[in-house]
Amino acid sequence: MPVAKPESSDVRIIAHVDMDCFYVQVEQRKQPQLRGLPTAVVQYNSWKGGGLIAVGYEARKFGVKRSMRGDEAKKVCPQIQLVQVPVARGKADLKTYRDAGSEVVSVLSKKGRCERASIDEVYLDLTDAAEAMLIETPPESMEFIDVEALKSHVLGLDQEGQSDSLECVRMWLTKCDADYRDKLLACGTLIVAELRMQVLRETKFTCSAGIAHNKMLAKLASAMNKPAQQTVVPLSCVKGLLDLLPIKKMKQLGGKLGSSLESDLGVNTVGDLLKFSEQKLQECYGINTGTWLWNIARGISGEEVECRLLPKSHGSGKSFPGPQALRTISSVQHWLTELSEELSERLCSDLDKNRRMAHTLTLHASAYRLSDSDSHKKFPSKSCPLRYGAAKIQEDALNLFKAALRDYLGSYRANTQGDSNSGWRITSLSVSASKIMTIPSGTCSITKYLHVQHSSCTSSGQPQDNDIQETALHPGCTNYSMMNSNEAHDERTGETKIELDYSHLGCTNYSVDSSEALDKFTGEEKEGKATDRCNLDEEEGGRGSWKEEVMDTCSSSKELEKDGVIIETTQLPVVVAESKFCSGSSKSEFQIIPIEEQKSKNTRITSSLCTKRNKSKDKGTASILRFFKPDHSSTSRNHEFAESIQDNLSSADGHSSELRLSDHGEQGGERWNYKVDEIDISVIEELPPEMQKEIWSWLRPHKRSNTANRGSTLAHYFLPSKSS
DNA sequence: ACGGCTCACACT
DNA sequence: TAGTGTGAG
Repeated sequence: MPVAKPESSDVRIIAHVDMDCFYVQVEQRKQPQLRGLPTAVVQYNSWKGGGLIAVGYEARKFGVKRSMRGDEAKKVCPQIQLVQVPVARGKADLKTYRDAGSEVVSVLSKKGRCERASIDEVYLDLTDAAEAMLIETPPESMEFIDVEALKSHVLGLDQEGQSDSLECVRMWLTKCDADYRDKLLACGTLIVAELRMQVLRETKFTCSAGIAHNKMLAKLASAMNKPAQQTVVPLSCVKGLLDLLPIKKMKQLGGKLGSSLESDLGVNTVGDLLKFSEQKLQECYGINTGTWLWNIARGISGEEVECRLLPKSHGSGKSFPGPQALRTISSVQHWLTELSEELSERLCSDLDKNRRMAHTLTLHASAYRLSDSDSHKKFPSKSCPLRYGAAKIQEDALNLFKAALRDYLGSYRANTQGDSNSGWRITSLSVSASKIMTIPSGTCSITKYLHVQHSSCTSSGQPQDNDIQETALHPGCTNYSMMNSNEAHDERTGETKIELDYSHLGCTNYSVDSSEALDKFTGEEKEGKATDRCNLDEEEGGRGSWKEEVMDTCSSSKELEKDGVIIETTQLPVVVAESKFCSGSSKSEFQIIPIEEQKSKNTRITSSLCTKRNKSKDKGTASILRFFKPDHSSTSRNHEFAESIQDNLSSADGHSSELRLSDHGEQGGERWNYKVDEIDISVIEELPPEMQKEIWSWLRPHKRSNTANRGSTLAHYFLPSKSS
């Protein structure tokens, strides 16, 4: 008889799945003749045989280790098969491994919440699945249990070395009077065994897994029996496991913190930590870390398995050791071009496949100086808004580099010309893209309200106008047009497809189903893929912080709140574009013009806007205003809010003639609303950096809550605005 | 002349 | 915030 679920049970079933020597498996799948042979993956073969980054289990028997050079590996294992990491653009290219990792994730994410922890590891929260199994088909009632589950290692079970180990495990899995938590764990064990077999069937990769009640223990367990095995941690043996575990084996304690525990507190095992009070640990390592240490000593880890299948950032980097160190701007430029191209390719792929865009570009480098005075000075990293397109990324990255170099050299004269320099050397370069957000549903975005007319920079010289007429997808959105978009109505299905053309970014197109978008708009939730739900979840909760940011930005924030209600719509400054998204020579000329007639009172000028405005006049400057229609549903509160924003936008200078463009049509003082969380970022992305910055200052990327158990230092993001 | 190349996250 | 540092694999 099934045991009733205890009330308010907070038992979770967590699995950590770890691919076995993943890169090697990927290469062995590609070249099956390598299977069974001692194999390792190396990158950059030229110097000492290249560096090993993955070693197969057959090779490990010979003492081959990661971090060996290829030549060393050959010494201890002459028959070793060394496979080189693919090289693209002069650098190691990990794409094949990333893609293989995604294959695995797509299998594992079908059951329960899934967090991609690295290229070859995931966490799964199988609580729901385990509970369901316990109710519907409890293990104790099973007549057949797969051998893969029976091969599990159950800590605390005296099975190792036993001839009837499988029977021991069967007994444990099917025990009728077991603790409820052990029963759930048994279900998790069966589920994970099945998942691992599924991974093997569908990807040909083996993996190992740990099944426990939290992430920390699951992670520990997955490493205990490799390869291609799984380990279970019943609650009853947690103490025994941790007591003698070397402190540095714990995740997060493998570095300086672990060393400090050893040397400063004499802690050698996790069990040793039990001797210290929480207060003592906090005194030594801070509130958060102290509490965290106190908890992990007891096997407590509240970390949630996040629903995240995709990485939060992309980066492309390369090191230039020793004599390879870069010594000229032009060589730096060359490598930044290579790195930017790879990054751009990955960003476009992310956009195509996942409808996500990154918003921050960061440049990292390391350097040293020949004139050693303070050569240990760190080369600063720099970031800026990210513009899509390899050429733009490269250009921005180079500018970031130059700025960083100036900082780095300080008063030192920075000779940036030619092949000479002031004695600096660059030993590594990397560009990375972060703040990646899912694009809000394609049809409900700022682009509906904008029409960006762009003339082609191709030989034809003909202006391209992808204007789209009147689709009236939802009330309040009577005029629909989208930048570089095409819409096709399928007469047979009645569906309307919106094609987003990102070709000017070097990306392939993708389309969105407008009916889906409409459903989202009207609040009807459809069953979507797990990833979609995740992304939607991520959008949630951002609203509060957005408000906060706007309030910080607005000078007259008082107007934001009335009757205790925060207004959630605002008004968009009109973006006027002169000409094209041509990736080549000239830059797009954009300007922002307040929608409403300029107000001269209470103006806070944004300089970049004013100066920009002077440049683009005359022919070709197409106001998008004529494509706007007023939103008659706007409330007076919206107007007030809008005014508060307008005040920040409006300039006091006398360019009223341009501003009158906003009077195009007969709207007069009409205003337009849009929902902040429906803005299509891609429009903003195309603006010049300073303008993007301006806009982002109103439309902050959503900040997410961090549920990690170390204490919520991020909590302040969710507190009321400091100004209030 | 090195472990290279990625990632995530806490802290300030 | 942007930037630094740590830790992981």
